[in-house]
Amino acid sequence: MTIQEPAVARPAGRPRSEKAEKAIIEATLDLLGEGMGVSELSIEAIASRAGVGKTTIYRRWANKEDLVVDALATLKAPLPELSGTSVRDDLISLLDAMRRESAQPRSRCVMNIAMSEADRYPRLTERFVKRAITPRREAMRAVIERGIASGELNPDLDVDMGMALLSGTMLWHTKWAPEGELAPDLAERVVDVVMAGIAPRP
Amino acid sequence: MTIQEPAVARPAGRPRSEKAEKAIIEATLDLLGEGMGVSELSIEAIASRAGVGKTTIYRRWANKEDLVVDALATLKAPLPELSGTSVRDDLISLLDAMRRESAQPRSRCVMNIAMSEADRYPRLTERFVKRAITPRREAMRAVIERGIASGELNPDLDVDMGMALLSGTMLWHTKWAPEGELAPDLAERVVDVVMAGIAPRP
DNA sequence: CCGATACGCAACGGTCCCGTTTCGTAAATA
DNA sequence: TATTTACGAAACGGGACCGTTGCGTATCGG
Repeated sequence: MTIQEPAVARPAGRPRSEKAEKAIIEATLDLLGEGMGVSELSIEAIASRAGVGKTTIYRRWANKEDLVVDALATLKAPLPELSGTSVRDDLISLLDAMRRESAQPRSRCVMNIAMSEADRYPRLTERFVKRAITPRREAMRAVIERGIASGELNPDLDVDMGMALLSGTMLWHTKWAPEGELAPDLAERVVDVVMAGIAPRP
Repeated sequence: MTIQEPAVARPAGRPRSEKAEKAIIEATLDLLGEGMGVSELSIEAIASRAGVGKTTIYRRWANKEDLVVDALATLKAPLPELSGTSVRDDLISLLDAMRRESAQPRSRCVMNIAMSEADRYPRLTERFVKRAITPRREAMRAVIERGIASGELNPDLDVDMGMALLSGTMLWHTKWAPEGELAPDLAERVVDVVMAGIAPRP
């Protein structure tokens, strides 16, 4: 008996290039980030951009959708750390993370895909939602529920409605903002007006 | 001098078929409504669906974008009549119109196009915004300003922020609602919670 | 060194769509 | 009737990608 091989015995032959794999995924994200829709994305364009043969792509992914799913999965989703001092501060942190992400072309286009190509690519959307949307949704839900329990929020508030108010308002700004960046204090202003409401405070 | 011809003298030859024109536009809207993006929309598919030769399309429109622009322009935008009794009622009317439109596949897909293909088709988006978005935006703006003036809304309210709150919350619901229809009283609930805010009322 | 596998590259046949042209027919005016 | 234009259908040459294959080279284990 000799020294153990690594847990998984490497098959004979030249190993696959990790560099090529990364280049392919980077090229995919680049093209998507430049505003290309999934349906317009071509394997040949990805291969060309990545400096790679088509063979190298087809050897790893069976179809375009699988590739895009893997590419989107590499977009890390580091949720902002929440201070936990006040519900208002935590909500501002969550919304400000949305604002910062909306400035990155890659995140922007991914959001577009998730929102408008959901019908055509259900698997893709499902995986993206599970990875990127759900954690944020649950984080916000936890903060709101904490606020209700602590008396910082209205005890009669419907949690889903509260999430729609906060997230929807931010989404609206990212979509229809006049071309430029969003105001740095946007998250704070949104949270304050959502909490106070638009009716006059007596 | 003889009897006057119709104001515009009809040129000799067979006149263009209005029926074909309508069929082409209907086919275009159908295909878009079935979830097809503008870039995937092909003239051949439109011609086939409309039961028309490609020639008949190219004779009328120079390119796909012109056709889509004309097709979208036929989607009427009848703003809801506002009772004017209270700002709350008028806001509910406006938001409920959004809810009803979001149930129509054609309107849904048009919204998708406007939101996610805006970069690729600026002319199309510009015209669509001018025709469909701006009138609604201005109607809501007028209601909010009236509310501020009458004391029904907070005098310190930023009008654009108020519009983002109301429209964004509705948009969020239409996008992420669990597959089915939206609750019939959604508009009313949204307006009430936006007005009251989510903080506890003392 | 040898066999095995991956690599980039180029070429393949096939499909879809492009925008144009041709053809025989239909519908209007003069 | 003669002329003019529009119509649907079909075919064209051309381009973009598809997914596959063959080629010569590179890189691994044995």
